[in-house]
Amino acid sequence: MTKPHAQTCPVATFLNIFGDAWTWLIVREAFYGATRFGEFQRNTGAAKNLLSERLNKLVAEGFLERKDMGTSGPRYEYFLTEKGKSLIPVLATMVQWSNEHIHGEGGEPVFLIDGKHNQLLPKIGALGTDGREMKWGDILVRVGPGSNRLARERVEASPFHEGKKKLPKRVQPSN
Amino acid sequence: MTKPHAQTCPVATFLNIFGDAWTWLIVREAFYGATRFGEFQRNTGAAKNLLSERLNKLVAEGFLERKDMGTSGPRYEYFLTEKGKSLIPVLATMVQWSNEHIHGEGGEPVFLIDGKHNQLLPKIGALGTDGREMKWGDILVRVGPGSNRLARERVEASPFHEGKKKLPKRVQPSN
DNA sequence: GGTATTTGGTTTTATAAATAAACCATAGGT
DNA sequence: ACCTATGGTTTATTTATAAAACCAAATACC
Repeated sequence: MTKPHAQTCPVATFLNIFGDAWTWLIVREAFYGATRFGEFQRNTGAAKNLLSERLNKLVAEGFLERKDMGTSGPRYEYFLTEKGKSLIPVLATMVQWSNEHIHGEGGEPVFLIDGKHNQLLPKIGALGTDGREMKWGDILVRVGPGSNRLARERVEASPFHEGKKKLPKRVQPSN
Repeated sequence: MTKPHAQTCPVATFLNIFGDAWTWLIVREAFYGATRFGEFQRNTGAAKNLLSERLNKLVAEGFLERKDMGTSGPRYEYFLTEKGKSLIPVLATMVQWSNEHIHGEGGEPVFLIDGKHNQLLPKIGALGTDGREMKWGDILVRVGPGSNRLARERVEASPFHEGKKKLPKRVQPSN
């Protein structure tokens, strides 16, 4: 993707920052505790120029903070900011999805753990206002205040717009 | 990223499929109810060859199903499979994160709605076994059965490995 | 005190991917 | 019979990515 998407959709704006695999590997490393250039490089396998550029981008956007550690030892270290830490739910959901749907039970490379209770982290999911898990079709979309005309039309045309009570025939799921 | 990551980490394997912005825009469209080639093209803005390739990939990997709709009207339609629908938590988490951290309150382009109760979908988050929200530092990692030697060493070296009770000085968060 | 090594990059070059445009085949309409 | 819409594929051009070489500062080694 050459230039960022001009769409106002939250998915598109998200992808303008995080629609890139290297960026996520760097974020993963930061969550694993990496702070130094060399650590990121070894553990992600990214080329140095690419890593340099991505780190700078993450710093510029406020996800990482670069600290000069002075004259002795390593010169710079990169730390997650609060904004960076806010990515935890996204990253954790990815990991759980991957464990379940790519690796499968018994093949998980790594588990996420509730550190306080030393147990597997419960599955992250979309819960309704009644606390029950939402399935496909239960989640609808509503136009928000940041929408422009084009986006509003698109959302309103969706069979999952909250105005629509049931799906039109043509997009009825097949199974 | 030229070739897929050989790493066994669930983040890396996830990114081998979904570390690409176009793929997500297509998935978004599928969730919005798009089924036809032209719809995907108009709504994502992707070039036709790129769209064709990505759709084929999503079909090949079992996220979409391509149906021949017969001789009259549109010839093919693409539907989400169960595996495709399983992406809902990942996509929904992205949308909520984007709304909160990119667009901000009052700037949300679109909201996700609990359709049964016609209310905003509660925030998706990592809850501990006690039902309380996990923060950064509460979530640890444990080596799983699908790990190889390299991956195990990496995970065990992490300050967030469950064996470590507290973080070493050097990676102590700065604030 | 000179040489090598580590860290953290930047620059250059080669390769891969994305975009745009042209082309094509089928079906349906006029 | 011709025109249009759909759903693509192929080709050429532009752009981004990746690998490798290079560079500079600070230690560390001898």
